[in-house]
Amino acid sequence: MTEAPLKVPAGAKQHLYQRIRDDIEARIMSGEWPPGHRVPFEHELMAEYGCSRMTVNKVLSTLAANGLITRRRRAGSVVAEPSKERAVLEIQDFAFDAARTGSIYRFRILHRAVERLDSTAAQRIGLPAGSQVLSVVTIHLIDGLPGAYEERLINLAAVPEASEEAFVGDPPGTWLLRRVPWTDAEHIVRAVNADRTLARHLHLQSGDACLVLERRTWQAGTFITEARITYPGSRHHLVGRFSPAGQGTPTGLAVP
Amino acid sequence: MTEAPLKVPAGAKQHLYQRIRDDIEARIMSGEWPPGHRVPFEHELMAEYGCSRMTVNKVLSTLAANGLITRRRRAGSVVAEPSKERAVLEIQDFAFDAARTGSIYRFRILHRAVERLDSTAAQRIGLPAGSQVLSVVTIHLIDGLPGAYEERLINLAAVPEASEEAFVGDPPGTWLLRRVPWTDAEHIVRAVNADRTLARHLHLQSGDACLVLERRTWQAGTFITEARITYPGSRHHLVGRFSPAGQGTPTGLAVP
DNA sequence: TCCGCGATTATGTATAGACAATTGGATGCG
DNA sequence: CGCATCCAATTGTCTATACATAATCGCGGA
Repeated sequence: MTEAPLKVPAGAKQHLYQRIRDDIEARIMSGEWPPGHRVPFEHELMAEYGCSRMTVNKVLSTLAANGLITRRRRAGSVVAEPSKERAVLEIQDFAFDAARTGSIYRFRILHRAVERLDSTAAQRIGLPAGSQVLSVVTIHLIDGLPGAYEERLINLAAVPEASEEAFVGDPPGTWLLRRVPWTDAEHIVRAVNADRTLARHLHLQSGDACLVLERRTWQAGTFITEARITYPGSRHHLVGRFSPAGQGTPTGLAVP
Repeated sequence: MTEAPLKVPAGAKQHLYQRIRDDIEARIMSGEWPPGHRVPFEHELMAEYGCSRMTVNKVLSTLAANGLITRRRRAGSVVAEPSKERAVLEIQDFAFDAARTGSIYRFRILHRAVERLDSTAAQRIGLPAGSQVLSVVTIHLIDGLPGAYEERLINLAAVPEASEEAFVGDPPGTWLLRRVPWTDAEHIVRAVNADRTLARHLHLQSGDACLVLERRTWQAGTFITEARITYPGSRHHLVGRFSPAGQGTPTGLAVP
């Protein structure tokens, strides 16, 4: 009972914390411990690995923070939902990304108008039809070349000061992010063929594949903004990196 | 200097850990500490909050794990880049997703062979050229219609039993996931125009936009598998949902 | 001047112990 | 038997300490 851990992968000279975590994760991911299965108590793991409670506590707390297990006082810990693959996509700021790669970033506002929501858009974002929104179309230029075409709607009820903003220094996305932190976001990624308008603005052939990222953000339940950003598929892609059980920083990078 | 923290939000009867974390997060999010700004050293925070090093260490480690700060030995911690939007895409199992929507899922293996890595693939995945891999091409059918075209490489050094697997019950992805839990993954999402082969298999016109998801997974540093899954852009998209503040489990959903 | 190397400093990991908070189960009372 | 109460098990947070590890800084020698 007070035995060494079962699975010690070949080159197991990692840190104790990592080893315990790998063991438990492996058992959960492999299905050996199905959802609902009770994870050993902290004092049991202490005995099994011959370590202090702080160490196993850190492991289990991290697993809980990552959604792999659920913990309850007195009742112990149980395995939560099974292994869905989760990829973290980090969507960078255009200007930041350009600075990082030594490129020059500029943008041009193609259209800017206060409009009223039509019914399809209203349904999509969950506001009443006819609500006032600011509609902004922006083209993002990296070293003078079009890098993305952005169509954005901003809820003027939530961000009234946007109606008087000309977006000369920062593009709408950056401006908004600084003004209104969001608490929830929904993303959709699609592939489309460029139509004539897109092709013209992105310097593509009509029909070329483009990556479309749609993002809708809310703050505490109120809709803030919807952005549809179209990237030339040939020149850009999204990159994500993920370690399932988390402590490993889900680092990532996205060419915006 | 050994003073109480500056910002104590109104009802500050939380735990010390949470209070320190909220303080630092607030200063980062508000821009008071811009990217690159040096976060106080652990011993400085100890003095400021009058607590032990373990407590501030846990705060800073968590912030680092969440990507808010970057830590380096001897140099200290600095505020990481702001305004990265991180979207969590959850990539579901085909069969699971089909069951959820009441569709019938089937798959067909188009190609299956033990091969040796050519140099470009070897470089991409970080194995020596010439390593033995199993190459499998699968077509996924939803209600009889092609839903995705999958090209997969499996590292036979890591999963030798794959060489004798015919994949009759489960498609390669599901089979692998059950056998070998992964600990790291890298994802790339792109848009491409369908070539003739893709068009034929996915019932598309040549040139139609397709969404390509490339995933490479590792377990404890050893490469497991690479999958390139191509979806008809018109019929499928990826959906993600995310709450930024970290602790809250990022939930999401993806139509595979 | 430049390079290598050690000293210093900050973080990374781990220990042992302590007390608080929550809650499932046992106990005892009406 | 039903219900309130107490107890004990388990997790949550924190302290104080120790040693390992990495990296910068500055010193000394070539």
